[in-house]
Amino acid sequence: MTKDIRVRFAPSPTGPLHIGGVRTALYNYLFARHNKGKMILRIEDTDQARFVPGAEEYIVEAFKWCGIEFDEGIENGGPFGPYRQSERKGIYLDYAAELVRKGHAYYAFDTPEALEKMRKELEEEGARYTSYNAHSRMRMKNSLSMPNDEVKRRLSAGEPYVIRIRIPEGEPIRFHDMIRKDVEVDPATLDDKVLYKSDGMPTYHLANVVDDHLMKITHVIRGEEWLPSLPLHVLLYRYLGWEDSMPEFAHLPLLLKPDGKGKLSKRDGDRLGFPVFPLQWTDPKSGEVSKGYREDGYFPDAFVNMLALLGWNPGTEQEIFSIEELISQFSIERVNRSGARFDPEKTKWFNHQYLVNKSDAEIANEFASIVASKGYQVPGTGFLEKVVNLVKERVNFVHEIWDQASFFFVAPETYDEKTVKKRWKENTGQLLKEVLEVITASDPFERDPIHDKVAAYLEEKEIGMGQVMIGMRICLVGSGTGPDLFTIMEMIGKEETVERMEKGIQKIG
RNA sequence: GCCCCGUUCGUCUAGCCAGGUCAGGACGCCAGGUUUUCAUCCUGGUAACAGGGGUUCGAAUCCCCUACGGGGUACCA
Repeated sequence: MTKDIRVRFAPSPTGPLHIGGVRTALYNYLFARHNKGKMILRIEDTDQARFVPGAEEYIVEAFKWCGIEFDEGIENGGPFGPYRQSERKGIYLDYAAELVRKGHAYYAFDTPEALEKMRKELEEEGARYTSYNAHSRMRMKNSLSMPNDEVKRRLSAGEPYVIRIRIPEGEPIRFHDMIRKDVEVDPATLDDKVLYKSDGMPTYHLANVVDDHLMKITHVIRGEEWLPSLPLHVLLYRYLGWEDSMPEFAHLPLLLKPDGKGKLSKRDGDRLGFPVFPLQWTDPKSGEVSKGYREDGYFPDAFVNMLALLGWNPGTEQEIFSIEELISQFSIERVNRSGARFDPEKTKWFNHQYLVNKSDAEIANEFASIVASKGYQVPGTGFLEKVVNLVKERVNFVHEIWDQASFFFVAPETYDEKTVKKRWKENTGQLLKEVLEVITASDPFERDPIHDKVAAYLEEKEIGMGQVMIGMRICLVGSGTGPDLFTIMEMIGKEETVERMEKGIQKIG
């Protein structure tokens, strides 16, 4: 019997969650569900300066929209709470102190100015590494470089201090990543990172390791930006005596800009006109609004499907997956190693696929509120479903149905000039009058009989369908494009058909 | 600068670990067909193993170097 799988997503509430973060959470979720494990939501709010009001609520709401559910966390609690690091503040100092006692960490009293000065000096000396490390620590003010009683005096006087890890010299640190396989790092390239800050809060590194251990996390699935600090984390597990139960790690490739260089950022969305966030976000300070996938009309399942395929695939040619299929087919081993350039176009294609595959009833239900928002009376569901069925294959979003089908609700006020100019001939008006008579004579006033009558009439007069259809279309819908015209006639009814035709013939001439 | 990770069509990627297929699929784009129009749909096309060395009968696949890309290098996460 293997131990129960437990994974976590641990965002920092410093702003809205970007789609890269959503994907990381999604992979955690898929992995947890696939292995019948638990998924935990932990908030890493150890940096009070970067705290943004509303960010945590945003994160929770975003996951609700996506359908990513948590078994434990800030929302639903659990046996390993609290799940907000600021509320766990009291537990970290003991672990840092334990490391000091064991000789793996030390107190440091350096001011920011002193640190700056050290870096400058090291740079001028042409040192290979300019960080706080084995070569520079002895020239700084810390419990390694100062006499014991001096350290005690400063501590008892309440002087501000931090606790730094003491990076060892010697043997390479070896570790394994589920995606990147075996990695080896020379400790000389590491620095004595701060573990415990002078404000009484742990840094990410300490809090992360302590909480993952305490919460019995078995697999850490996170972004690639954390790979360089993994050796530090491995050291922490080792020094805290937890190496045997250390989680397995998987570092995910990053999402890259659709064009140019670098990782995907909020600016790219603004610049290229696509959302970078799941939900719309209003910055509480600047009031600046960023687009969201939800507000832009994406279906959550299409959005999740798209994200899942950005860096992972099951090795088959399947591209459309329900969440259940994703869960059953997902595996960390099939996650890519290289960064994925984000493609907003394919994202639209995914939405189109979902739109087409959803039932007319479901789409009609959503479309009803759009009709209402335009200020028109919402017709019966039967009519709405017919409308949806006629145009849904031509659009990517539900709101685009309006652009394709507004003529079902309101007669055209204007007629597309280009089409009129190109297709409305000298005799079109007269011809349409004749055809209209044929149309009105149709009983019942339904698609097939109307069509057959018109076809027969035109054949007799030896006139091509094309000559008449465009003119009628302009009168009925205002443009030269759209779904089957005879169906439109049946749907808007005889009276409306006649009215629009006569008005069009008169106005265009 | 230094450290770590990576590199297959324009983009997402399959193939790589266990060397031998015309390097496959999807998005986009282009062309043709269907259609009363447009879209859908169908058919076809476009286009890639970063470069150089090895190893081997044979390399996208294994090894090395270079180039390029990404990340990290905070009392941020």
